[in-house]
Amino acid sequence: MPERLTVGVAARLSRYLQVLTQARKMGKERISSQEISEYTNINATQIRRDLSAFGKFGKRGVGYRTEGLLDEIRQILRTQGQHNIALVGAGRLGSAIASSPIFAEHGITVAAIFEIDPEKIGQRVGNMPVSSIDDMPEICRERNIIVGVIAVPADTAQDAVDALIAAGAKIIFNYSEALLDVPSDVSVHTSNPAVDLLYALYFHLT
Amino acid sequence: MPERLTVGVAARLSRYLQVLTQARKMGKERISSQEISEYTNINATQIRRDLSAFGKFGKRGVGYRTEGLLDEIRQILRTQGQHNIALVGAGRLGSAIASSPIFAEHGITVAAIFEIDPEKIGQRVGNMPVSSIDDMPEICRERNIIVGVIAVPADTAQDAVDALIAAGAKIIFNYSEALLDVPSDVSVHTSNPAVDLLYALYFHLT
DNA sequence: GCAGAATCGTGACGATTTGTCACAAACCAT
DNA sequence: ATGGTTTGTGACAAATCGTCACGATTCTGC
Repeated sequence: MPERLTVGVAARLSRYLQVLTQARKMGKERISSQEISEYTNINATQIRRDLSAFGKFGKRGVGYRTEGLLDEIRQILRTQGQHNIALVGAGRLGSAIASSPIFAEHGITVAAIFEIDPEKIGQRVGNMPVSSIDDMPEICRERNIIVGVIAVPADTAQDAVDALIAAGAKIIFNYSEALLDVPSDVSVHTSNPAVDLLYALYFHLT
Repeated sequence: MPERLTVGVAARLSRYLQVLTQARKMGKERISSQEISEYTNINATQIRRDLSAFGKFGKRGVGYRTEGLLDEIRQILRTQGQHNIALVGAGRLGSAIASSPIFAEHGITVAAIFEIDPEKIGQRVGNMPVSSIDDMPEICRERNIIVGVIAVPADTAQDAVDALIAAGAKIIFNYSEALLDVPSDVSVHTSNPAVDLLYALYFHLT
């Protein structure tokens, strides 16, 4: 059992987690390394090797119990607790994120929604009241938030990040098109569907 | 110059493309491998090596021209043309995607939006009329669409995928929580922000 | 014009990671 | 019991990546 996961292993375990979560929802009680391989395009032998490094989770001739394997991977990734995150931006994307059930099943709660636009402050988005950016430091500390999600246009993204960092955030998920400058102890994860698509297209074209 | 990019190289080139696009928008005319490294967490030497495998794009002592490098990478990834994609689902997430400017700057056009809900058919979302799923085969063939984006709830996702595939789609971007079954000549890219977040959290916790 | 700083391009090499084949052990269904 | 299935794991080759090093080139300041 490795002391600390390498980037590659952690990335693959996350993929397994994703597939297993979906599989459980579809009612699959058991799943084989071969099936996980088909959904993830990760070598089946590698999957078994990844998992067996932490214990013998499967049954020979049968496969893995979906539920059991989920718990094991959560334990390995140490993500069994509850995590509160803050969302900045109550527009279309922000609303979609706030009302998505996808976070809840992984123990993640959107615990605060912030906006700059005074018009939107006080409104409710997916059961959460929209707060002012000015209240961010207090709310984030109180709710123990270290993860911030940026769902604002590019021109206000840096302001949103600065506010989040001032309020104590250490992990930023950036759904804007802005390039964000942050201190070295803060990590930024930028998502760009268009680039992901170009990447996929490259491998499709023969 | 390699005949065909490996998965790793293509993935890194995509990251560079993403950062360069953002950098250009921020008005940066030049960028160094060191700067790209800071934004991507990819080794600066590796970045230079990746790029120099295709030509000498940089100027010693100066760095790379943002615009020029963008063009070169687009050429390497063969993504300079126009691509039409279809979107299924005109809910909050679908609307956010349809009206996002992020695709246009990479030559990607949301050329059709489909819905099952008859209420929404005929409405406009981000300048596009919402079409019925029944018209999918005709519209997709006519507009040469091979990429479909799923932005519907999990319970109708498989139906949406089946329709897209019947209409000729080969690449599916899945923003639902469903596990999708597709023929082997179709690739599925599932996005799960919650799992990405757990992955990021793992590396943050010491 | 020159010194110095910055940055690219590239060689070399070891460390790490991944892919692949193989096969025994365990499990299930009949 | 038998046969088919799937895990767990060893062994090893192949690919990838990180790192150090260093010359070549370009810009800046003086």
